[in-house]
Amino acid sequence: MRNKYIQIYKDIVDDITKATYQPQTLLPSEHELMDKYGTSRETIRKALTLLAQNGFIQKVQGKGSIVLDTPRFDFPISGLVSFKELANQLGENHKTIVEKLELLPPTEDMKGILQIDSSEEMVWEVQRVREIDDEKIILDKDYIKSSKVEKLSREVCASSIYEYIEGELGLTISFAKKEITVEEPTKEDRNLLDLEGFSNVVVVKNYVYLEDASIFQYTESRHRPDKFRFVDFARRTKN
Amino acid sequence: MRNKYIQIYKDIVDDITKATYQPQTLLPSEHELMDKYGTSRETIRKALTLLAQNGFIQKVQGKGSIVLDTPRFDFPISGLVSFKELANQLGENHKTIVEKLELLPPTEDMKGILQIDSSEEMVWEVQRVREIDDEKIILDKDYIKSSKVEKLSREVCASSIYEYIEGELGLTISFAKKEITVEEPTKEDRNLLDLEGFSNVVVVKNYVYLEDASIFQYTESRHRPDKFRFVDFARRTKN
DNA sequence: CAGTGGTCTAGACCACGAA
DNA sequence: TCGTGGTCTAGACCACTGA
Repeated sequence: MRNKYIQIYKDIVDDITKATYQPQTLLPSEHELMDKYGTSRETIRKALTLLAQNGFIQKVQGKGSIVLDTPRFDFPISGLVSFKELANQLGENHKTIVEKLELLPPTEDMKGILQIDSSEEMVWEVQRVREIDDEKIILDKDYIKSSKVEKLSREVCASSIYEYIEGELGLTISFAKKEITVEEPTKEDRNLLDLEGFSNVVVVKNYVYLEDASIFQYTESRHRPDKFRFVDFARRTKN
Repeated sequence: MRNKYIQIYKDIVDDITKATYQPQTLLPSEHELMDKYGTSRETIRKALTLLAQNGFIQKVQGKGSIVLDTPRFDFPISGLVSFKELANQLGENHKTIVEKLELLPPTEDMKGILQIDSSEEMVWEVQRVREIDDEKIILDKDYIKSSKVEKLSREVCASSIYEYIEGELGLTISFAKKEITVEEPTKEDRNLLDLEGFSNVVVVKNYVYLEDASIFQYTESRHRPDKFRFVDFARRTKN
């Protein structure tokens, strides 16, 4: 069986979420887990390291691994979560309106951001408004390199660009750099969103990279402030 | 030498920041690094895993480890960074004003947040205003369990509570859960901060845990929106 | 095909916590 | 002291990339 440590990881995640292993108690020791899963200690340790990274346990030397009760659900925008997942999690009535879908030559700014050298490369510009409970809450402005994604349709934009890219095109998104600031709404924001009296929008800038470390997309997500929420779990790393 | 893999990690970080290893090029292979550092492959791999987690490299199977140029500096509030580090990074003229320092019985809310059972446990309430370039920008409201920190002085609060706790008291902070939202300013915010015309504050709620997975502090950081910036680096994890 | 990284093993020794 | 997790090793086999 390949990826034994991931199987073990999932198995223990199950046991934690089903409360077979209770919060604030100790997991079985690594030696006991070796016996239980019939594997070597390093493999058990890989599974435990994954659990710790994802906030399920806390390892304490000389003592054991403590099961955490930090509620790990409700991660609306953390990591690489897309709007589709977000909306599903919220379980609310949601809709996506594609305001713009064009293949254009990049501005100088965008050439810098997307690391475009060639004078021929074009950029997909997509603008989508996210509506939740009949209120236009989020404006997503995407810029995608045409060399990575040749075709793009309104249908794909309305459901999920990520599913298309990872499913149909077989590309793998690997990491992202995110920057959150608060700005005054632009005229565009006011036109496209139900901003009512709000005098700020929360801007999430997202630089998205593929497996080979090449940038492939820049997204600017502009949120009405009252509906914005960002959750983060940070573990102190060694030195 | 203990912690060989951390030494190797730091050494390679140096080589990357000094551009000995150039962005977008490949690191030496794991086998070559084994020879260079005279160690086993798993140890090299631990160092490389750390580099990947911290955004310095991207590992690609069958190919090698790509050096990233994602500028990893400018992380104002990411992770567990304290105000002192933030201010130092900004290199600006800054000051901390201790508005409040009291040992009080906890409210019911705070009992829940800090997981207090005993009817005797008290809570330190600290309020500090952060001034940068003569503008009062941030209001930090800390709540600390008296069972973890018995004494606390205005001097400690004015410099760095974390340095006191980790240095003097020998406690180790291990992880934190952070939640970012945008709210309307309270009267308190208006009184203590230079909010001028701003109609929002950015609220960062921080739940801070020690090594043994016990919660020890809750902090609410209230920022003037124009000075707020949060940077995050997210790597997609396996399943 | 050769070279790369990914997984796994069996065993060793060390550092730390609790009794 | 004993049981825990932390580090390290030498070697094996597999999966992927690119020529």
